[in-house]
Amino acid sequence: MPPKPTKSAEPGALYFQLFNEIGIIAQLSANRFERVLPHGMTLAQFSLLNHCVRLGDGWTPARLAAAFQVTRGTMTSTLQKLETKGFIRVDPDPDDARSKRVFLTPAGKQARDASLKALAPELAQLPEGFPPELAAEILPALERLRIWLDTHR
Amino acid sequence: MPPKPTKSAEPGALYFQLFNEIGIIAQLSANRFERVLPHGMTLAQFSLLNHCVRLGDGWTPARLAAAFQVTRGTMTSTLQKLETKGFIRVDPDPDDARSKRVFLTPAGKQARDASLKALAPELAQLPEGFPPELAAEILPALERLRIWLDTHR
DNA sequence: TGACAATAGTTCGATATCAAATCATATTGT
DNA sequence: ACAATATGATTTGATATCGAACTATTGTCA
Repeated sequence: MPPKPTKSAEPGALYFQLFNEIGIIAQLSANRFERVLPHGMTLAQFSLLNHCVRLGDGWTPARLAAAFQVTRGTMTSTLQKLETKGFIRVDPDPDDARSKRVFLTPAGKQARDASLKALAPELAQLPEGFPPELAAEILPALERLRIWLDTHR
Repeated sequence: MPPKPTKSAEPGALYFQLFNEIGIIAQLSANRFERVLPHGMTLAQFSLLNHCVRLGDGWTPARLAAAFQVTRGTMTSTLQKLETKGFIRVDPDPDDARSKRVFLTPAGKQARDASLKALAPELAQLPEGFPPELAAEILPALERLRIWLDTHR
């Protein structure tokens, strides 16, 4: 008789479960963070400020959209919100008249620091339930999955 | 001199990275799936049908909202969409006049099966880039994180 | 060089989600 | 028994995101 196929009863059930957990965590965490972020910032807005502090600014909107995997339209909106709040400055790109460059303002740096302070209590109680070692352990796998989803679209 | 604290330079950077990856994966995967789902179903709608097939139906909206970690308002909306499409039936709860009970219709079961079929090609190419063993390996950690976030709100 | 394709950014309409308020029914405590 | 509180579902208003269409600029290649 043919060998019994392993777990073919529910094809993809494992992956469904994976994406389901990931989706729920994304929603819960975003919500949690946005409840305490100052200046009514969304997680996307803070993430952008944080990105510019950690990796330097001067990025184009298109690069930022790619980095965060959102549409360019969404990035336009996010940047406009941040510019209105005075946290970034958007200059024309000297080398490409189609493009722009995004720079942090001093107020933007301050807002990022204030966000970190506001998020600290949330993060502080996290290690009890979810130790950093565990986070570090699964992070490479998540990166791998993200990159694969990104490239194979 | 005091012992040098380990990696205190960027507090929470690890967790930020974790939630960032998770957020991006959630968005990419939801998008991907919704592009191929039949009947214009969202991932939330399919997930609900799938949940009822795998764990049985007769749940109350409140239980479903808790299971998927969305607000009851959101669940009301999702259920109305599915009911309009004829995929579920929502009956009054005989034991509690405030509550309701959600049941799959035959059309709902068919829609769920059709969804699985439509998603199969997507899932089929996934194991190349992200083997199921890896998914199984990180799933417990994700569950733990989700449960912690759920209980400590 | 000149047409065609690719890329950057924006705008528009649709929609899924959230928070908060509301109404109806259950449960609890005194 | 009844008032106070909790719970279930819905509605409303706000908003972040998506996809698609559009304009302007750059790149390509014949």
